[in-house]
Amino acid sequence: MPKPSSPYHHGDLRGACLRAARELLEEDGSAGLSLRAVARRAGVSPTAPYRHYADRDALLTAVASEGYGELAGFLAAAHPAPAAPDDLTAVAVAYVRFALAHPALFRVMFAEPCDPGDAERAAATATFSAYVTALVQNTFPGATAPDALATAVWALVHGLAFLHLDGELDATDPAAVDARVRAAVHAVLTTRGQDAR
Amino acid sequence: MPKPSSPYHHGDLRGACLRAARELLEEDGSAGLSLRAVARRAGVSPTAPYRHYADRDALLTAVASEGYGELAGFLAAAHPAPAAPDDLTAVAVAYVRFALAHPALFRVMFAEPCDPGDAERAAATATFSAYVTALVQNTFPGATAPDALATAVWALVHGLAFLHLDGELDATDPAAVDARVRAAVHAVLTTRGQDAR
DNA sequence: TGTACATCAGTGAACGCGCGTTCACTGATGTAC
DNA sequence: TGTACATCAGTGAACGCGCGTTCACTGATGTAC
Repeated sequence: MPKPSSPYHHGDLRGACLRAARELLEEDGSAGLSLRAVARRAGVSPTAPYRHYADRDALLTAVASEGYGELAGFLAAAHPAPAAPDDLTAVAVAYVRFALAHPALFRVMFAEPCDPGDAERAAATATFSAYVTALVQNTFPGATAPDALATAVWALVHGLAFLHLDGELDATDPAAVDARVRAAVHAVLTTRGQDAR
Repeated sequence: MPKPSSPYHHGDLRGACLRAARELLEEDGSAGLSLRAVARRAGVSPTAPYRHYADRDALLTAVASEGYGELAGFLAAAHPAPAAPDDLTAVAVAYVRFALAHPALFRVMFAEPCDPGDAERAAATATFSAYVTALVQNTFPGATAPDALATAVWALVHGLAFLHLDGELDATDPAAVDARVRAAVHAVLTTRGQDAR
């Protein structure tokens, strides 16, 4: 049990920076997320974070990775073992809810700035992508093109999330958002285009 | 015919700012888009743009509105009178191509910063939204829930655009991107969920 | 148990930067008579 | 056609800001003997 307000040697500055970053994100959006602000919030000198993060991008990447984990957990909680199209709808609703509950985090997770080559981020997105593919395979075992369908499902919910986040679709009423997501997923799965061809 | 390098009284500084902003966007991404940079590029003092734009946000909004118009034109050019599911696929491909051709513009168009209440932007997005709805109604005249389907289609292509833009889907090969978009749209329109219920 | 020392985490002053915006101004334009 | 004047577009100096990052440093910790 460390003293609550010990000076010097913070104890877990790495974690504290992460937490501070998350708080700033919730309060000020991604714009307010500077290394200096994080240090300030963690009660530490502006340069202390450099002991734990190479630079600003490194912090952002860590935040994004954490976000991926949380999103995966949140979706899993929405339906532990999705096996039917309706289960998939529940997961879709959860995806959009997560985005609207943590808008700035979501932007950090899916925004260009973090360099695409980063290993940590690449691993996190790969895991996530695999989750979506498995999800679609379980809910549509007989699909002709499972990979394409997985991509489409991800894109669909991702698009719904961002259209709400960016104000193209009205996000003021959470219940209405849920309904819209359900309706969109349902519409897409029951509309038949011309076959084969 | 105005002199090419007339000093003072630019002639069309408003338009020049817009053009400069677009160039900066293509070159440096949205990060490089400052009022000062725009003024610099337009060959004018840092404060001259204030004659034509109330502030930075006003410029951004103008750029975004222009973008909406161009996107609409680009989609219309992809298929002037879409009337079948396959035509819709062509438009979907065009949407993603536009995003990848003008990544920073696309982000400005669909990013939070511009205040959601702005009339010009609201009008532009409403027009666009109506276009998508009409598009879906023409390609799926018998759809049960045309509005929901329109939302879903927009979300699908929007999601595909951003997943490519943000590196979640590999965008290095344009032909592969086109194919992926086509496959995703096709997969979604030929997969049947459980009906009614 | 006690001391010497290497290691490590955090400090604080300083750098140079570009930004948005304000202000009082001045040069060019066009209109009224 | 010529002059007086109002209007407008652009200037340039200045403000205060917060940022990322560097550097040489110092205080705390833990290990070896």
